Amino acid sequence: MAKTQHWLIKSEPSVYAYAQLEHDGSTRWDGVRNFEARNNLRAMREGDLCLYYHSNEGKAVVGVARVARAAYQDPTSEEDWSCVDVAPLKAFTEPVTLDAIRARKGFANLEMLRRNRLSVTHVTAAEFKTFLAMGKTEL
DNA sequence: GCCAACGTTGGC
DNA sequence: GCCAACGTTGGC
Repeated sequence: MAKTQHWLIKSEPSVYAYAQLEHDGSTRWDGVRNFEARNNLRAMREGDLCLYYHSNEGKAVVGVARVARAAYQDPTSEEDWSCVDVAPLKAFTEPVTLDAIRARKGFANLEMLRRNRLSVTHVTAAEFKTFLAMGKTEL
């Protein structure tokens, strides 16, 4: 059994909010058109955990999703892009705002801060644990 | 293979 | 709605 990896995925809540994911039960995470984000999608394995970040509005991590299906050809493109399926796992008791993330010591190397325009970033196990604590949430 | 132009993302 | 950052594209 491969070790679970952790990721952070971004979505504008006006486009697809976490509540929508909970409503739908699962969704295809498609439309990614950035090579680095694509590589991250391809590194995902079923069962990996994703922090779900609301960009633009909210600007906070609001929950955890689980990779329900590893990377496959993105059906919304004829070209070589990938998508995964994700399912909701647990909403955070308290959203973890961007301000709080920035203020947090130990998050200096957080990829989503360093590469703020990348929509799919890697999160270390330690960072993930910290996020859960900040969100007052246990899985 | 360089670099300017362009498009997209995301914070403010 | 604006603008900065930055990845991508295309001309040379």
